[in-house]
Amino acid sequence: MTRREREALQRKTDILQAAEEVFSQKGFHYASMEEVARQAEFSVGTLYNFFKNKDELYAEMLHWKVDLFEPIIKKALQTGDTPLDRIRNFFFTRFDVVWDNPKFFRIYYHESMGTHYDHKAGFTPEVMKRYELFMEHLAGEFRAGVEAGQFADKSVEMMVIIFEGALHQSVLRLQRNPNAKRDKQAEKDLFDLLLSGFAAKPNNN
Amino acid sequence: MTRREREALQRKTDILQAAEEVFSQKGFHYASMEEVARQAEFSVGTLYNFFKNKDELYAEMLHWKVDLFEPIIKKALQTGDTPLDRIRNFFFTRFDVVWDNPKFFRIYYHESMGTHYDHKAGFTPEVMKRYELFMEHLAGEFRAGVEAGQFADKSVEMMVIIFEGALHQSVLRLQRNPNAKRDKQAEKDLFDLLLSGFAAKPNNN
Amino acid sequence: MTRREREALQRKTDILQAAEEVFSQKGFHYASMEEVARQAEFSVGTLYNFFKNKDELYAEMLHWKVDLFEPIIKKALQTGDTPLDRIRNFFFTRFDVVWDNPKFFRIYYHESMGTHYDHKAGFTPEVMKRYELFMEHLAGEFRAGVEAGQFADKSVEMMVIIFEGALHQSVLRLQRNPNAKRDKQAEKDLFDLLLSGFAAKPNNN
Amino acid sequence: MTRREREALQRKTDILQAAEEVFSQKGFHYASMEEVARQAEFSVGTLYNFFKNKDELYAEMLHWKVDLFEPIIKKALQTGDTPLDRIRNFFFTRFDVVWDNPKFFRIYYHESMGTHYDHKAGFTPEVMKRYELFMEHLAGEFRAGVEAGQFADKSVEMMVIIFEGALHQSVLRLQRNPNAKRDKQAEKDLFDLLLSGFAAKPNNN
DNA sequence: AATGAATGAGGCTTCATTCAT
DNA sequence: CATGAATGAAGCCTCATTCAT
Repeated sequence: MTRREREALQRKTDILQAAEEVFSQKGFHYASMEEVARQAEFSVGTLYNFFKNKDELYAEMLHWKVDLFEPIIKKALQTGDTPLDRIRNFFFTRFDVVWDNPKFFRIYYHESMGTHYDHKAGFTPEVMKRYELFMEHLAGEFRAGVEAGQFADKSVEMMVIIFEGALHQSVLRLQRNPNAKRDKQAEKDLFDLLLSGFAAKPNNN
Repeated sequence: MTRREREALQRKTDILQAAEEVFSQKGFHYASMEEVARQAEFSVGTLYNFFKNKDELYAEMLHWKVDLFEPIIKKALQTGDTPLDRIRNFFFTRFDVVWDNPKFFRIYYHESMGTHYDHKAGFTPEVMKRYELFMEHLAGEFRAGVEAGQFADKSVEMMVIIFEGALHQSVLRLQRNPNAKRDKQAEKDLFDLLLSGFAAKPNNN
Repeated sequence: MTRREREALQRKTDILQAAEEVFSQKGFHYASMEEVARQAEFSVGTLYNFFKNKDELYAEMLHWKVDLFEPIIKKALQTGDTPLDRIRNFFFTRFDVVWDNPKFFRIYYHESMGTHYDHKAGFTPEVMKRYELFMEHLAGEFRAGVEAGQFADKSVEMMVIIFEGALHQSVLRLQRNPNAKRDKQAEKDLFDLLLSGFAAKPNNN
Repeated sequence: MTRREREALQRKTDILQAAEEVFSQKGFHYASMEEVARQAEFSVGTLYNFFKNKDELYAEMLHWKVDLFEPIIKKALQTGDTPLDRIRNFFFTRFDVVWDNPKFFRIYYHESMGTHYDHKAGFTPEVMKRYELFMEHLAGEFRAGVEAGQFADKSVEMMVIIFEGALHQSVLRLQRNPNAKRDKQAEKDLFDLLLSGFAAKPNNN
């Protein structure tokens, strides 16, 4: 990569960062290109040298971030000796990633959890597909865990739903409280509860 | 209530219904007042006789629907002999309500799950407060269940998170698939899995 | 037509008139919608209640004017006892129409004589087709004149070209001189010259 | 001229050629400097080293082409033994020039026939003056022809109008049909008809 | 109360032009 | 001279809101 190309990439990244900042604060519709430009310390026109329009800037910003996280959480799902270990790893790494990128995950949840009204901006089908694939990998681990006797012989799809739901729900909880501090013990408790279930254990005589 | 008042209320409800229809299809920002007016078979001006502005129309529509559901799910959480029964009731009733109002819940999840960018439209703090209260009631039932020996002696806050998360996540799954049909067995399996947990049961030989 | 419809039509016509004024002075590209709105004593938004966009406003304005002229010159081409009479009538009526609508014909010649770069604004193919049809009617009259022995037995297509060319050229000449006054004698001379040709008549001593 | 100067001139000519290409395809307003630069295989900045701005580039391109044609058609108007011969020569040479430069004449007619809305770009008054002068030369030839008994003793200004009008009109006709092929016989017929006029000749018994 | 035309602020986008390298 | 990224003024268009009827 030439120096010129490197610099251009740097500028593009600067704009993406500014976009993340502004979009995460105001949301897509209440953020203006002028605001993103100001945040990036560029003029509006410059944004259009890098991105075709607002929708595309938004979409590229989302992809850029997703691409940063994907390898991290992918690796986490592959690290550990047993399926349970890998899933545990994955679970806590998901929290790591969220806490490392609080701004982005304000947007992420708005986009991925809510239904998609807008077919121009927002996650592309391609990104959604990648998420689905991820969920299948996760399901695969659960399945392996079932076979290994670590997990109960129940629907792995349901496990994925509960697992993801619990994760998202707790992140949403934290996001609603701007003063929330990370509580790793709570994360562990959550994971344990997922494993053990709500029900009181039988005969603990 | 006079005839005049009754008619006015009817017209207002007609507009709210139209708003639900249009907002759920297009989302707040891509829906126009003109579109809502057309759907309601009124003119734009009339909308402004009933609602101060678009934000307020949106907010009132959300409240109107929430007010419809609240007694239903509130009652469900009070119906049953044991905490577990009441929670089970509550769980399935939540699904009932979602399946009875698919349009609204497209919006609901967009609003409640995503973070709130917009302080004008969307759920008001008051509605959020009511939701929180509800969760506390739910937590209360879990607590009662713990004391009654039905639930494990673990954090009831975590149980609420897992419970709500699983519910939301499964609804989101269904919403992403427009051809999805309701599967009550799956709902039951989900509930059972919440109770029993993912982990394989220790050798109960 | 209801009163409301009549008034709407009036307003639309007012806007078209303003558009004619502004476009004829500045040309399509140097005229702004804001300027047309000001001329029409409306706000910009109102223009868009009547016309989808700038291109369409321009096109509709052209059509509106063309539709006003067409019956006049069509009738002229049908008035007179012989083909020569009718063509003479047509010729002078064309001048009448131009002198009655100097503003519009600044645009008209820009659009119709120049080549069309812009496929959105400008004369639509439909209007061009109508012009072509008109030229065929004119050719028909020439043909009739040939058969009647009034015109030389030469290519009527060429006659049409010379006829139209002479007309356009003299109008352009006049348009270039903003102080030009109409000179009906010159128009007659021009017509006579078209009939008699440039060449000296053979010695009819 | 030094090598440096020669090279500079060459580059300037390259840009003018590119400008002709692009402007003739898209028209002044729909062509961008970036497009001209790409066509010229230079960067935009370089264009501004040679031309002050877009308007001037356009004007210089027009002048450059006009300067190329002028000597050719000037010479044609001076070649021939009689006024009629010279005018005939001129007439056909005008067609030669048009057929040799179809691209340019798309612009030429748009600029010269239409009225000038734009006082920055387009033909400068100076070029228009030169055109007028040319028409006066032509008129002079007609006058000489009248005196020589070759032309009828009628207004030479009218003859010029008809002559130029016929020429322009037939070129426009051809430009509207992109598949048109040159038809020299038609050109001759046109010229003959100009001379003889439309009217049937009186009894040549 | 209902209407719907008029309003105009606000946002997106383009592109001629500049200037540091 | 050549480059091409940066600039920002300018223009089109939308749509929530108002108000005279």
